[in-house]
Order: sequence, then C-alpha cells, then structure tokens
Amino acid sequence: MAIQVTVDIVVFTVLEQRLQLLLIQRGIAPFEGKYALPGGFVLEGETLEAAALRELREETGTEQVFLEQLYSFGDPGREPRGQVVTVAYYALVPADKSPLLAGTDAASAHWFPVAELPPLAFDHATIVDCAVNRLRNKLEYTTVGFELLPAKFTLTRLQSLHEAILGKPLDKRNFRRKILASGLLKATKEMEATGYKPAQLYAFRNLS
Amino acid sequence: MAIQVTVDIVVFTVLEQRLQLLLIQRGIAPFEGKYALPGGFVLEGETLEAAALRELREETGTEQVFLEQLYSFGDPGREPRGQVVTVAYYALVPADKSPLLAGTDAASAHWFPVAELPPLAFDHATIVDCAVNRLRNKLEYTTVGFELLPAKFTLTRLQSLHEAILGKPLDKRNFRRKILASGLLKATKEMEATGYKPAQLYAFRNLS
DNA sequence: CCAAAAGTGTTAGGAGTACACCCATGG
DNA sequence: CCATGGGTGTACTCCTAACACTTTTGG
Repeated sequence: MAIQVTVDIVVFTVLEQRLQLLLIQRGIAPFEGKYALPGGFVLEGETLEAAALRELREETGTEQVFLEQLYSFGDPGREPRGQVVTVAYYALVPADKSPLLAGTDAASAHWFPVAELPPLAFDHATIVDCAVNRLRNKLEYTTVGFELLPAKFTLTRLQSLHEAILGKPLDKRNFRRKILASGLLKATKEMEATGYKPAQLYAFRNLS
Repeated sequence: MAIQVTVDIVVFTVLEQRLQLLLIQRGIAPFEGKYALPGGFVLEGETLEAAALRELREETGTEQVFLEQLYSFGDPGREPRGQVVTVAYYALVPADKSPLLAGTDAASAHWFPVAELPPLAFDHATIVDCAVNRLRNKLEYTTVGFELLPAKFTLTRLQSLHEAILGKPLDKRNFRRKILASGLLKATKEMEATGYKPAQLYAFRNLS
C-alpha cells in the first residue's frame, strides 16, 4: 500500500484574551472520541495549500484566512492505518470572523486555549507545539499579529493580542513606541467610543 | 494514480571561498541532461529524514551531515509524470569531507557555486532559493556555520565561511568580537602553522 | 627588510528595557 | 468626583557598525 498524503491545519484565534486553537472530536476509529486537528487527504490535481484551504472550509466554514506551511511529518507509525505523510499548516482567523463551526465531516469542533488542550490523536500534540513556537517567533519579526484582528483596532487590543500569544505581559509604553515606530499602522479618523476615554483606532497600512 | 512522496536534498558546502551545492545531471527523461537535486522516493516504513539520509548516501557517499527539513512542494505539474509531493531538506557538509562523488544512480554529480547554477529540472530552482534563504537566515542566529568546518579552524576561516554564505564582506574586528562573546568557541592549544604569522585554532564548544 | 596574514580598541548611534503619572470620559 | 482605561517621556544598557594600525612569521 502506497504512502498517502494529507494536510493538517492548526487554526489559531484569540478569544477571551487567550490564544486558542480549533480541534475536532473524531467520530470514527482510530482515536474515536479523541480530539484532532482539522485536515484530510490531498486530492489529485490540487496544490497543498489548496487542500489546506479546502479542508478548512469543509470542516470549519472558515475562508479568507492567513495560511502558512509549517512542517511535514511522516514517521511510519504516526498513523496506525498505514504510512501517511502530513504537511502541516497553521492558520490565523480573527475572532470576529470565527465562524463557530458549521462542520460537515466534523462530529464536533471547539476552540481550546493552548494552555488547556485535551489529549490529541496521532502526533497532533507535536504538530501543535511546532505551530505555537512558530507563531510566537513570527510575531516578533513579522506582521502576523494583524491577521488576528479586525480591520480597525486599538493599540491596547493589539497589545493584549500579543500578550495572549506570547503568554506574558508587555510594557505598554515600549509596546506602543515599537509598533508605531515600525510604520506599519496608520491612525484612522475614528475613535472607539465604548468604555471611558475614547481610544484611537488604527488600521494596518497594507501597501503604501 | 496516487500521489507519491519524494525527498530532495540541497547539499551545501563551501569550496574555494564560495557557497556551492551539489547537482546531479539526469540520465533519463524527463529533463534528461538537465541538472537536478539529489533525491528520490520515500520507502515504506522509512522516516522522511531517513529517506533523505539514504538518498544522500546512495547518490553522493556522504554521511554524518547536518540535515534539516526545509519545506514541502506539491504543486500538480511540478513533475510531469504524475503528482509528486516532495519534502525538501538541506544538508551541510564540510569541505574536507566532501566525498566528491562515487554516485550510483547519478549519471554525474558536481558542485556548483550558488551564483552560477545551470538551469535546473522540475521546480528545483525554487527549492534552491528557499534553501539559500534559510541558510543565510539561520547563519545569523544559530550555529549552523560550524557544520561546514573541520573540528579545528581559525577565526579567519570561519569569517570567510560566513562571507561566502552571506555573499558579502564582514568587518574582521566586529566579527571576532561577536563570535568570541557568544562563548561558543574555545581556543585549542594548537596554532595553524601554515602561512606567515601562526593563527590560533579554535574548536566548537559542543556541550559544556 | 618585505610580504602576508593575525590580531587588537574606541566611538557613535539605535534598540530594548525599566519605570509612574496625568488625561478624558461615563456614570 | 470617582472609576476606568487611554495615553505619554526619560534614563540606562547593550548591541551594532565604522574605522587603521601593530605584530609575527617565512623568505
């Protein structure tokens, strides 16, 4: 029996000030009842990225997400039914777009904070570790953070997003100085009126 | 026809002050006569890394190398004979161990400076770009540089290695300060006698 | 004594970090 | 007027980058 190729996706969001990811409870053996990453076989004629996007859509209803290849896992024995090489991806979806899950081949899907994951099927715990590390690293030298926010946001919100991903508090003044110095944001003409003192809303300066 | 899985390896060395990589001239169609990366099918029961090491041994006689997974490529059409997902690796071999090639399924294998590569088969030019970028990045925040040198080496040699990989000159005093401050090297009791003023030989402080 | 490569310090600017108070608004 | 979160500046340290001469050896 030949080697088969799948994709698995670690879908991140930040909800309730915590970094969370999407897991699907398996309805069939092996690992029936355990939680696993969304994913499935790559179809012929399909790119790897297209397969990841398709699975994401089929299992979670999510579209228009940031998606990046993570690593490939192919140890014999990682899948009891035969040798399966999986190309892992990670995705970022903003909390306001989290579709909460009109799944088709998912028995049930839920968000779990990365600090409180249930036992995972296959080698998915390894994949998740790899994804969390990648995300934390990339946060420090890229703009991935913006992918998890709505189009307009306050600096406090961006900061608490970073804190949720990194799992540690950041200094408010230093954070603001660094972010503003990067030139990646532009102030909008709007203020966020909720709460007490109104807060400046910023947007990502996508290409100027 | 099912999707198949291969590994391809970008094998780097530094020879004659230049970053070079290993290419094999294909003896069979498709792309007969063109140069390609060493690689081949993953066998059942084999890990991806084991497959890469096996191909490296079979095609180049190289063992005991630094090897790291790079990225996976699976676009339909990248391989005219059918859909093939390849997991790309890159390897570093010190110039003094470069075996210069008692290949078996290689019609002929040669080192090429990365700046002067011939046209490559399949999507191997993309894979090479990806590997060169990764190597240059990793050089700046890891110890991969040491993998390309013999056990004992002078600082000048280490510097010219970095210059060859990065493709730009470095300041001698700043380079030495930074490397020595990292604490990764220890001076040996030996000097390199070749040439004029003898130079201190250093070794990588592997785990202390 | 000359050619060749080894080795060595200082300064200036930028980035990161630590740290505490006033401001605008809604109730 | 008070509770809540928004917003701001300074000082220190460390890293980076620019830059040129002396030393040791072989021939």
